[in-house]
Amino acid sequence: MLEKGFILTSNYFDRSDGIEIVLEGVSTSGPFRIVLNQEKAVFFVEEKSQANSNLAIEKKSLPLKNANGESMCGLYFKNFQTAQEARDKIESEGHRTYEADIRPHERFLMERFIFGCIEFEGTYDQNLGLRSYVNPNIRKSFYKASKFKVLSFDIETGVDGTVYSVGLHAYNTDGSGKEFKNVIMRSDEDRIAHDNLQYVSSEKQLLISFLEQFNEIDPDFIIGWNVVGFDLKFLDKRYQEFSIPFNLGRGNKAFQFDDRKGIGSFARIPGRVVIDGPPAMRSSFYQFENFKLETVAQEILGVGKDIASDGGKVEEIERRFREDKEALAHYNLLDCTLVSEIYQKTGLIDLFVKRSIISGLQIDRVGMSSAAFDHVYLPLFHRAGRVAPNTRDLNREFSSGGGHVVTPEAGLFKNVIVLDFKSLYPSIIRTFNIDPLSLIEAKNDPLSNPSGVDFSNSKHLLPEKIGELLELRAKAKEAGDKHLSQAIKILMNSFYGVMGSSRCRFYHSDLPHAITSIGQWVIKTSIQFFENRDIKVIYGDTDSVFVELKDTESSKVDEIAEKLAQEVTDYLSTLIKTDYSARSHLFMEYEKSYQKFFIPKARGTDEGAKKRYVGFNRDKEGDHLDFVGMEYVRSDWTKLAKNFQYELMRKVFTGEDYQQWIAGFCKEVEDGKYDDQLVYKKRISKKLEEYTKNIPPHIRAARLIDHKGPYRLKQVQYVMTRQGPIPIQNEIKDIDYQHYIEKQVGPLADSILLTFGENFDSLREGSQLNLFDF
DNA sequence: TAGGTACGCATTGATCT
DNA sequence: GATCAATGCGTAC
Repeated sequence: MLEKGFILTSNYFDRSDGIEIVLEGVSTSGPFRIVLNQEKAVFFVEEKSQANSNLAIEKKSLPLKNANGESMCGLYFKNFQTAQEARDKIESEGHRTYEADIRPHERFLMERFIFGCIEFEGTYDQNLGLRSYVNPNIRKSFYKASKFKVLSFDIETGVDGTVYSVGLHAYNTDGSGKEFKNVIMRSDEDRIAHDNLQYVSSEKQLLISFLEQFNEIDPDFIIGWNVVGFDLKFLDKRYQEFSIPFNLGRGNKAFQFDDRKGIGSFARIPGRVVIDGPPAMRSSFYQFENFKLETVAQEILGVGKDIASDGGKVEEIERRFREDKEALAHYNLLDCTLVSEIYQKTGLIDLFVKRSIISGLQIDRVGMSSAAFDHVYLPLFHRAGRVAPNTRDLNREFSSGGGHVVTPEAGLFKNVIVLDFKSLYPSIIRTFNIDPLSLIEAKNDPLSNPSGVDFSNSKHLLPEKIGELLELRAKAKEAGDKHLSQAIKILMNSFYGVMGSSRCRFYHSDLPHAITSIGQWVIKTSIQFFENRDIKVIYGDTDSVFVELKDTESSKVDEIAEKLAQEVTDYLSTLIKTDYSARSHLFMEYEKSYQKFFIPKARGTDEGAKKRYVGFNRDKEGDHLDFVGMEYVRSDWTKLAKNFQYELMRKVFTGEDYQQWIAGFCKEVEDGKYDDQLVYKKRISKKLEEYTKNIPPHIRAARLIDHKGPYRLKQVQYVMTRQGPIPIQNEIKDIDYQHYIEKQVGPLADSILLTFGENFDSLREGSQLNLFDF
């Protein structure tokens, strides 16, 4: 029977009789395991090199060439280890190898254009409850996987290093079936189970019960909050302590815990995928003040936990375990369901699945852009008759330029419209055929462009791929599949960065250079277009143009903006056609408009600051302020400063008096009215002892923290006192109010006031004189 | 468990005066 | 004390 399925995990193993590729996932008929043992390891060498092929089981001349046009042969090996040894030997003899760093299972999948989804047919054995196929017929497919079993779990532990309880919440992503909620709680006394709460007599019994229930649920996805670095790691130790095999993998396979110091921990569970909340949300571009469960739950769901994570959490858990086990169970289960609800509300799992289907990478690797580029591009490159180098053989000579940023004038503007190019870099790639193949094929039929580097007019792969992705994205949008649409956008936008990265086997400086310099040409040409028509461009950054309309045009802003965007699009299209004989895929769009718009001066200059502005609109719902690049959106400024900047800008836009207000605000700061808003927060990017060149305030504070634990401190929060920066973990006294006035409030006031010919100091002095009048 | 460059700003600490 | 380059962080795109 033909089955369609989605691959959750894949791997390869070197066995004595050859390579074994294992694919595990879920199909229309449930979980499956596929073993393929007919594959060989392969890499390529130049035919002329006469490279030593002793270790190979086969050497074959192939209709393939490297970038220089030299003919290649393939060397085939029984397993990957042997291939690696052969590669080292050949390279030590002074010959190059090609694509020797691609692992067998990845090559297997990419060469068959398999992107997460397969269809297969064959007979299976029930192997420890798992349907296992050996060498079935397998093909790519477009199976839309949407039903997965998810387990959210969380453990509560005691100060004695044992597990008190474990909570489980299981559900299906399509909402089908009944959800499962349970807490397994240790108790010395005889207690009667009820309502999602079950008692066991010992920690050992707890561990056994958890494993039983885990296998009963048989989840595809395991989710939780810091579930890898804490829960799984902790459990791994406890199972070892009791000599119970911690076999979380499908078909009773062992779970592997990979703890790399300074990088983090990773969990490999055959046939299942662990998606840990904080890193998963970060990689999906969510931003929060911090990634504590209660903070994220509050932001996403509007609800909190029942024990705050700061202040006495450990003691409260101890107390509940001693005195009120039901309350502890409630807390334990709430953590599980909160995590589930965050995943359900955000659709995080669906996004990861879609990213896997689009990039071809396994779910826990979807963030690896250079691997995604390989998966998408390499098979096409082969079919165009080329082989690619090993990643490590590349050296990056120099870095290329980036986007163009206009130096703006500082000040207040009215009726500002924002126009930007839709996916600028992908459109440039598509318009001028920029990709690795067309670079090496350029001399035969060159297509020129404003960058000065030519690309082939007829031989290229990425432009078509982008065309395909755009078409798919349009369909996804039409179908309301926003995760698929987002997944496509992420992949398309990664192409430029990857080609400019030394980690990419296709890197060549001409590629990023061509893309960014054409980008500069596009934006500068657009600005010129406006200026030639006496339309005032006040700012622009990489792919955007900010235009100030005349007062007389304020009633039909949208209409004018749409028209201008279309005019630029048409103008560029004609220009590209006449000057370069190419078809433009560049589209300028009307993004948004602001009734009022402010650009501050760059500190210590009279020029406007780049990458910093505030837009203002008033509608029937109220006033809206958009802060870009300003301290208001920076996580390393205090709440005090942010609130001050917001309120001052609001007053500037609405025409309210702010002079008296500023003086009053400073007085209130000194009076201690804002003592709860004085905390600085900054990341720590190195080990504390590695700060030697100079010691910034946040590091001074961090060094005062009594930090224990296996991981280094990643963030510090501190308050400035008269004794210097003090971490919030320590006692805060002697707050340095002068510091906050001079270093937080003052500079922000000035960055706005100086634009209007006023300044903070004289304003304060003036008001203080006024105070003496009373 | 490696996509890119451009930019602003606070602070430090060496150097000049 | 004033000046300035280097360092470090966070952000825009």
